[in-house]
Amino acid sequence: MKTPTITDVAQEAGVSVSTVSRHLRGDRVRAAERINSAVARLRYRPSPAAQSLKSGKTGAIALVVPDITNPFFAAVVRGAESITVQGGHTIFLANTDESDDREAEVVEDLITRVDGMLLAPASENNPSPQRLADAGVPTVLIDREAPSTGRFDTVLIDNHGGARAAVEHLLSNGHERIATIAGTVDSTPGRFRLEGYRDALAAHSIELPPEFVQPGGFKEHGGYQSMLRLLALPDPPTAVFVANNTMTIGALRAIKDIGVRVPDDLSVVGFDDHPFSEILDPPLTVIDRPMEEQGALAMRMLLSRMNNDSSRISRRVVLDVRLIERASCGPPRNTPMGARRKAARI
Amino acid sequence: MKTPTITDVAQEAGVSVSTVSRHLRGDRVRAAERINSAVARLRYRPSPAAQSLKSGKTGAIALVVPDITNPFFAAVVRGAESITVQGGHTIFLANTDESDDREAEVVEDLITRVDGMLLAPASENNPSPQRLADAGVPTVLIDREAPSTGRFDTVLIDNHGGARAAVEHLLSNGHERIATIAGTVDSTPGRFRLEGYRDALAAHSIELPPEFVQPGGFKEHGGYQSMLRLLALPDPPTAVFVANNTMTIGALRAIKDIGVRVPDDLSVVGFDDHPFSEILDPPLTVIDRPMEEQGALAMRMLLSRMNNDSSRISRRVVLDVRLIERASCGPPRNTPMGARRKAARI
DNA sequence: ACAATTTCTGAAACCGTTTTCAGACCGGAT
DNA sequence: ATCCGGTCTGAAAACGGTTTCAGAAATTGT
Repeated sequence: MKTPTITDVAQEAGVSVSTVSRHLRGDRVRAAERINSAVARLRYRPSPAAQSLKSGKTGAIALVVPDITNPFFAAVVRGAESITVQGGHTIFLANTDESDDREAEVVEDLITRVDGMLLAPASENNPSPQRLADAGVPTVLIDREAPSTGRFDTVLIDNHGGARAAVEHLLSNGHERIATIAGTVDSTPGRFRLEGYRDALAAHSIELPPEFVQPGGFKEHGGYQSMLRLLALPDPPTAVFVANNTMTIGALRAIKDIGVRVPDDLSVVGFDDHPFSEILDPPLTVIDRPMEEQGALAMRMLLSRMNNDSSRISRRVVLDVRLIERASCGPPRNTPMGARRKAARI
Repeated sequence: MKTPTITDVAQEAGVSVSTVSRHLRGDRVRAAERINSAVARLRYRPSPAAQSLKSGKTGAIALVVPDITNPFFAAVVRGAESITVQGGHTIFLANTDESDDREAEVVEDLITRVDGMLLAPASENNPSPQRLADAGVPTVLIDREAPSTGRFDTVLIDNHGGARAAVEHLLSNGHERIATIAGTVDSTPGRFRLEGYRDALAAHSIELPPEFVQPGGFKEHGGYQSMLRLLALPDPPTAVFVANNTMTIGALRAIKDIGVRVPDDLSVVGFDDHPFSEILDPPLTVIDRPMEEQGALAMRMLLSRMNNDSSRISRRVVLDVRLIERASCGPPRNTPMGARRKAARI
């Protein structure tokens, strides 16, 4: 019932605690056999509390994400966790609910309990990374940067390129009236995906009314409302690029409610793939990225940063994305501009 | 740079460490003001390691799930986490990949680091719960029982009733040739959902060939293969009950590949709702359950178990499920039995 | 102003490890 | 038999808090 301590083991094996400790750390020791059997008999496990008090290391790593319910972050957690298995670290997980305040609390609590942290900040002007740097906690940022507070190790994806590829794909299908449902602009993915969208259009000298950029806040409800507004426009778009997975669900729900047909009436490209994307009708064309790999890589970087003393210069790695072409995009139709283009082609 | 200790604070405030400690724990103390400002100036945070070494409490709770990537478990984590926020506990998260061996390792590691554990065991004949009981760690089981090892606090859902409701719904649509894609039978949900399916059919004196129960192992790939096999049967079912969310994705993919139409050629009911279910074509009829609530309730039970000394008798709570009727079910057609039933009705 | 209470305080012990240090033990060489 | 170098060992001192205990200071009553 009572947990055995190293003293119990020492007594049982007839040696001193120091000897037991040394044996457990790997030193050669005469009583090795007796100690082993004492450990087994008592089912002794060293107390992590005592160990970390002595060593200053906790053996734990924190993983702080905005929303574990988002499949992307779930995948990141999984990827990070798979790496940690070998390293002998355990993972603290915390949700911030996309709130800077909540994140500050959570980070403050975790800061004393871990040797390192993987953090996907709620927003870009967020004090947490700076706080971690001050406290000397090795940190790797995931998916979102902290430009306001110096440089950190960061694992990003090519948001700009992905958005651009999505829009190029729509352009190559003959669309010009391309709208976007954008995420929160004070987050890295939101900002760059919007820029990618704009740059792609600019490269083709296409100018569009400001209503063609709808704020969706990265939430399903925002995606729903935004799509409703787009479809209610007097001169609606023929194609939409939706900047993340949850907004896409909302957008598709709006499309279904209104009765618009995809891709006949409207072409759609989403960001982030999902097992469901393939079985939608029509299957959804998306920008895909290596999600688990993003988590795994971040964890590897953190581990190496925790070993090699932290003096190294910070690394910023950007993972490639790719377009998965399915059936949610086709040529424009039933709109003045689409018709005009079509006519021009004949 | 160096983390301040309570001694530093004492020095800074001109009192003894005991006084600082007492003040921090809430005692009335004369130097309260000076201590507060010293704490603020130094940004002092007590060391959790030292605290738990002294108190024997860790302030942490473990949450062990088979697959964080499954939306159900993600929701459970979120629900549990939301409760924990007030309680001042932090969460250790671990994935077992549905493996008993991995679970044993993980539990063994966590057992010394936490005050309590929320566990969704990989299988029913799994030694972990027993191990936790032996070690005196308060434990609440989620979604899966451990019948082999005495009784534990457990938060289940009405798997049997849910499966039965699904099948009854199909029966009431006129189906008789109802198949199921079942999960692993050595897990609680797998077992009870299969029983519910069987009991519903038995209640209507319907006997079906054994191939109508296909093992899908709770995995997407298993769902895909199972559906393929069902559709290849010489006399295929007119309706299928799929016993969990991931298998449903696989099953729908198979349906799409083959070109079968839902619900015209085949009716489908899934288990567990998902935002995507509503935007499928047709929208999917499912058995829904309160997922976050399941996690939150488990956490509440754990916390109360950790406070009230653990002598209380164990509780086993079963949450209700409900059928969400969408458009993936209709009357049978194009099959001998379906035709016969139809004829009989006229 | 003094004794009897009550409230606050600091020194010290303790939680379970790791690590330093001095000394015990071992085998081999003289 | 003695001495030497090298291994192995146990006692003790940390690590950073909390808690007990005895005594000092403050408060109260007369």
